[in-house]
Amino acid sequence: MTRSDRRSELTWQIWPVDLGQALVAWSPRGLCAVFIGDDDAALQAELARNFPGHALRHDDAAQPWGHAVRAVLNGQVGDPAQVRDLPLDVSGTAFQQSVWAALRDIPPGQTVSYSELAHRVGRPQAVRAVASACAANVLAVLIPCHRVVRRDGSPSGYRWGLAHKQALLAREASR
DNA sequence: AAGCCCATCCGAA
DNA sequence: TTCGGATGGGCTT
Repeated sequence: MTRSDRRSELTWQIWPVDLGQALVAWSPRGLCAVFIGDDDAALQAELARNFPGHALRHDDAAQPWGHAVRAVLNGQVGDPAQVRDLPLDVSGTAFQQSVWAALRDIPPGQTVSYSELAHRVGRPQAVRAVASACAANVLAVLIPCHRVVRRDGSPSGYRWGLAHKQALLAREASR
């Protein structure tokens, strides 16, 4: 994992959400990770695996963005602009950042192919690289990589399980 | 510096 | 329907 890291301390909470359990982690600068799953211990392990060398602290205190993030995870936010106001702190290459930024412009209920996304980022040839960047996303739902599917419509893959991806798409399609 | 992996896509058979 | 080639970025060695 590439990092221009200052090994800052990360704080985390686990919430029950519609899809199961969500682990949310943040630094002083903003949200660093949103993982979804079923098993709390597994989520904690995933966090440790993704942020080696960081001190990790559990803290259940309410956060200023808590309500908004919960609403996004539960599919109650339809406007990408609202999600855009959340403080994020994700590290990645310039290419990854540009892909993630483009993802955040896709509204719920819409899907996009990997090649279309490549065009939007100005690298029409870099289709597979775009897929890699999607796969490297650590902010589930907040950065909506689940809205990217193959050109023929098949769902492709999802870091947190294809079932979750399809559940998210089904939820957003009906509105 | 080189090789390997990959959540792609398209055309040919 | 399967198959293989082109393809770019990221990670490991």
